[in-house]
Amino acid sequence: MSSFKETKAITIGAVSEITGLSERQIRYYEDKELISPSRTSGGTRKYSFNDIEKIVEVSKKIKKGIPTFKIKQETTDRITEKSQNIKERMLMGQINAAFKRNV
Amino acid sequence: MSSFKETKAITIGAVSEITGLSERQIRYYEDKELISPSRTSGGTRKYSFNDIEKIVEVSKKIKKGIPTFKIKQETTDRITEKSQNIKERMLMGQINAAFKRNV
DNA sequence: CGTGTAAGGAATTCTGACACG
DNA sequence: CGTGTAAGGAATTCTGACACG
Repeated sequence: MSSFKETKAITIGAVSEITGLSERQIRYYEDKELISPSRTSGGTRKYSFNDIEKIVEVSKKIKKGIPTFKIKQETTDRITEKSQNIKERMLMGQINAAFKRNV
Repeated sequence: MSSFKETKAITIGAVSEITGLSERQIRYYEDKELISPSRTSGGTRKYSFNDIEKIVEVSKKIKKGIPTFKIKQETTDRITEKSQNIKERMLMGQINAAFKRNV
């Protein structure tokens, strides 16, 4: 989970080189809240390899004509699904516990 | 082999933050040829996560009192061992091939 | 030998804005 | 809407050197 893939240490210049996207595009995605790099104390953006993967996916979707708010929505939906799963699992846990108590 | 771990994209500032070592130390290791980051066209050093791991190991050895030339030697030896293994494997391959031919 | 530091310069990044469509 | 660009400033990094031990 928290391996190097999640470590935010890459500057926008390197991300631009790796992805082939312009720095403008990468900053724009952040503006639209599709990615959230961390910052150094000086304000320089730092990205993780996970961020880079997200950026590539986002750019593909944009190329397909999907507007940024839709892309953001998809990500949010995905998170909501996860939360839902967690809720469900917690509920199941409670049910199981209650069941065992009554056996 | 060539995953993100090998991707040289991290600036010295981030490496310093991650490892807790000073930029001076990190540059010194390069001077002693213990690591070899790539460079941007402008000359800025770019490290990979593998480089970072190496840097940490190197600093530990230095802390133990091992001189840099010894550390470099160890790395070179390791590479030599690998080459040796490859040579051996190639030799075995030839032997096996020759054996099959004669069966 | 390994590392700190001040020095001056160059490369990198930042923001807000204007432009196009 | 998504992206290019020129603008001015600030943060980051670079090298070579002096210092200590």
